[in-house]
Amino acid sequence: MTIPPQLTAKERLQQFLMKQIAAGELIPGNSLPSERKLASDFQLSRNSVREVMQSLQQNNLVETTQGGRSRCQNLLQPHLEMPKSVEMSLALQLDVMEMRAFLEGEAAYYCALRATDEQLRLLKIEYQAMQQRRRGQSTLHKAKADLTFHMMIAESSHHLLLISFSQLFYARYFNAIHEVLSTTLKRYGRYPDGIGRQHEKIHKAIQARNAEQARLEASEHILYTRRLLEAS
Amino acid sequence: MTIPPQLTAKERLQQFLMKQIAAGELIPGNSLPSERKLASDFQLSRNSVREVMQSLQQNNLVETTQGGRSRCQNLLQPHLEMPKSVEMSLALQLDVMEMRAFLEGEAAYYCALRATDEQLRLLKIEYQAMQQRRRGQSTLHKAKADLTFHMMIAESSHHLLLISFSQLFYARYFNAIHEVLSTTLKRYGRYPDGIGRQHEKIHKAIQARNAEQARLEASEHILYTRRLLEAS
DNA sequence: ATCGTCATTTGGTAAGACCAGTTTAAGACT
DNA sequence: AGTCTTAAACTGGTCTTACCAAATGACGAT
Repeated sequence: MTIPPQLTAKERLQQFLMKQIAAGELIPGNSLPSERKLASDFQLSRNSVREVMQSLQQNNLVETTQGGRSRCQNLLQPHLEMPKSVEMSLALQLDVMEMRAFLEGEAAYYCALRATDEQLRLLKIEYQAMQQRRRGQSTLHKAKADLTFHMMIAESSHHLLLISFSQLFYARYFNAIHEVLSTTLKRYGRYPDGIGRQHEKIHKAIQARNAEQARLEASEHILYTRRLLEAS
Repeated sequence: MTIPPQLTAKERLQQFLMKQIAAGELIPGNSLPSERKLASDFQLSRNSVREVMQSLQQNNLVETTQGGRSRCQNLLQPHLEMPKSVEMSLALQLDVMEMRAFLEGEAAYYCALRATDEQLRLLKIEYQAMQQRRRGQSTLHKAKADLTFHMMIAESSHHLLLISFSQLFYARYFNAIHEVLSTTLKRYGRYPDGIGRQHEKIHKAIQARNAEQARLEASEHILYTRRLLEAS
């Protein structure tokens, strides 16, 4: 029986960081621990840590700038370009919402399944703050807060591809989502009551770690908004 | 008119090494200047040099081992696998020789065109030493000396792909070449006179920097040997 | 020509220092 | 409460010196 050779500290650091990335623990756009901290944690010199970081950079996993913090890259970014020139027809807006139903359903499912206790705690705080802030906010602010909440769920899902795709998807279609909200507000004169309650249901299912329920509520939430839009 | 930004010393080192490789100045298998020497030459710290070297390693241009010297890699090595299992028939041996005629013709051409004075000087020394050594040598030694001479020509051609391909080609087909020589010696009882003179003609054309003539002589040399083999 | 030994050279890593760029915290102001 | 300015702190980039482990080369003996 062959015994795998002992890894050097550099190899262990490389493996650790790559595993963190693969496990969705390091969110694209977020910073990594500093070189000095990793050096201390792994009993390495900063130069050795830098060599590992450079390797990750060259594999497009990480980007660094002098003085700024090293950041995790979105792995899909170089390979997936959302279509730009297509006009935002109603049909396309409905398509976007169907995609959201899928994305946010899955995000809620995995968030309920995998989020750490700390992540759930932060999610609760964000949800409560969002409730407080809802009064008196513009449409744009409401759309942004909504998106922040859903991105936070995605980022707590520990699902690398889900997180990566969601980031690109929302970066591209945020305007479409904002338009949908504006259209809905214009038609009903106010935020439809159902939506507030739906957010609450999603949040409750996640906090209760009920994965199937969270998926259902999140998906239903978007599909409900889709029906409102279709009826316009 | 846009002025290209000033390169950092690290970028200059990287560019310098990559240009050396591309220009066939760094022969696959040969060592690179040491880290300490490059650091001194480019006014960089060894750590900065190491970062550049690591980048080249990761791009499969260079390989290093502790204590050993950094070496240039054969760029074709990972992409080109000579067929292994095919039996060395006479037909294949003739094919190998036709390939040699092309390779060594081109190598002689570019060597005559591009070899530095120093390279020509070393080539003359090797040729003269080869003449001296020819007496009393075994077939294997003669085949090796012949190969060394032709590889030296290739390595002085400053043609990266020619050098790379020649290395892989000869590593693979050395036995076939050796067999050809054995067969020829067996048939004629001795090295055919023409071959010695042909080497001389090749060498003279190269030293005279007559590229077209060098190509002709080198190609003819192999085709002549091919005819001898075919007549077996 | 080959082998063993030893000195030298080489790559690998560590520790500390300094520089340049970015980020954050604190205080003032509105 | 929000914004702006400034200074401190933190970060990445590079350097210097030192030491360790592995490979290479020179030299002498056989």
